[in-house]
Amino acid sequence: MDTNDPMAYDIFNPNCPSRAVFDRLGERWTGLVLLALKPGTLRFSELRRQVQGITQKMLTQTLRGLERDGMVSRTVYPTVPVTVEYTLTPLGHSLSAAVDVLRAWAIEHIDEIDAARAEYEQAG
Amino acid sequence: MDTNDPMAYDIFNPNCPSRAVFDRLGERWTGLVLLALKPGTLRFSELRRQVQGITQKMLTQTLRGLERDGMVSRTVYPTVPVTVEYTLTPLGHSLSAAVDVLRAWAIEHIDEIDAARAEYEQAG
DNA sequence: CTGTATCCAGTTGGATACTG
DNA sequence: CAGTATCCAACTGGATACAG
Repeated sequence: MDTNDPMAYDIFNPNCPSRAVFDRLGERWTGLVLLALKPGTLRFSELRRQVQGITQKMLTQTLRGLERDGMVSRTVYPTVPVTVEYTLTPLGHSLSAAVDVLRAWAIEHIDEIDAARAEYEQAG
Repeated sequence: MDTNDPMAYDIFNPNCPSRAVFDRLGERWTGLVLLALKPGTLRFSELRRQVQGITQKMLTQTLRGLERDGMVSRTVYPTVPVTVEYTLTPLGHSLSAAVDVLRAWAIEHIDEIDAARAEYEQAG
């Protein structure tokens, strides 16, 4: 692939780096954690309360992935007990804006989707 | 929830309908199939060739889900052997535009993510 | 060509217990 | 509080065989 040409990136190719990024977004909790951190810094327990339904294990795992990809920064304060804060990096903010487009879309089109499902059941 | 107020929709609530839409997008192949159909109608075998790495089973399953949600319409031509075409509905086109924002983001920020990963490994 | 059906390995993710 | 470690059930998804 000619990596000097942005158009050469092919999201449909499993070996293309852009596909890897796309796959990461497809992980179950990634989008929701990004949206939760969009308004500002949160502690681990606050995140867990915000993203309803996520388990401790999955929250930790998702945060590690986002940290690794440079989306989230993690700060530990040596209080007793320990305090840990998570914040979006500029890169993370940029991505969360794109994810927010999807959230807005979802909310705006709920009714149409519900109608389509009802009709599908009817016909099926 | 007050369904007359769009602001009442809470993507973080597992029982909110907007969350269901968001979850659907998180399924592995949904985004890629939407992007593949964005430029225009494709047959089953063409789709399969385009979305590299998808199996027949997963393509069928993903298309059924999109059809059920009113994103994709399916047309069967009684040729021998049979021909089946898939096209985005207006609703599907609208969603694929939002997904395309993510594709563009992914391609634009690959380098930054790679750099972050390298640094993370270094520190880790 | 466009599916459906079945089997099965691998992964995901929840529950629980424990630690600094 | 913020994790880590372990076990295990459930689901995902690939391979294969078969059908209209």
